[in-house]
Amino acid sequence: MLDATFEVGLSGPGRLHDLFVTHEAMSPGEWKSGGEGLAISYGFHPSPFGMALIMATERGLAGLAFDDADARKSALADMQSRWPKATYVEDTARTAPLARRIFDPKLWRADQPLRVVLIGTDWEVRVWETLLKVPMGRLTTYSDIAAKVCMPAAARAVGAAVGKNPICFVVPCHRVVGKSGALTGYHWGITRKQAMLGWEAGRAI
DNA sequence: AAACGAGGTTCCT
DNA sequence: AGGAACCTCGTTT
Repeated sequence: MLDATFEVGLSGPGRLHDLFVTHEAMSPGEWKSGGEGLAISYGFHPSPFGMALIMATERGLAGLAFDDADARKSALADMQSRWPKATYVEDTARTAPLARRIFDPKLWRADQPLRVVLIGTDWEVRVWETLLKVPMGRLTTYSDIAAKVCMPAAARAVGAAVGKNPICFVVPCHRVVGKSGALTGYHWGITRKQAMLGWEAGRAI
């Protein structure tokens, strides 16, 4: 166990409404190489940003990827390449409630946080944890995150780690931009990043 | 506006 | 070990 589970999310007067998450980390020591022994249920669900692929383990939400409605296999292939030895079972009944909660702000509740499990290297997990603290509707930069994890020169390494975030949207990698303010890159397409930021801006209190 | 090198980490060979 | 790739950055053409 890398660290204690703790609550992330902001609420109250003057703060933005946000998706509440409890997370735990699964570092490489805990899953055998390639994700062997990891049982993953998945399902495809419509979302405001296109068809979403949701992946869940016993310990919580482990992955969220996007795909265009007619090409489901690329998102699944992307996810399967991350943990090639895990077993994958389509179980839409199990992932549907997750999809509903994640994309409907009316269902975001501090007293019922979403369980999330971060599966990655220690460095990646550190970066993703920092990402979880970026509030809804706010932006940060790659170098900010580097500074927060005490490696001010590691902006590029942060970019690499952010890019490997398996749970996009829930771990808000779309809120990270270049220092100049440019929407640098996005694994699932800059257009989608822009759509997410616009969607959030429209929901800011 | 585009090209360049340094930068930290990971994943190949 | 060595090299390339990556959702970067600051400086230089």
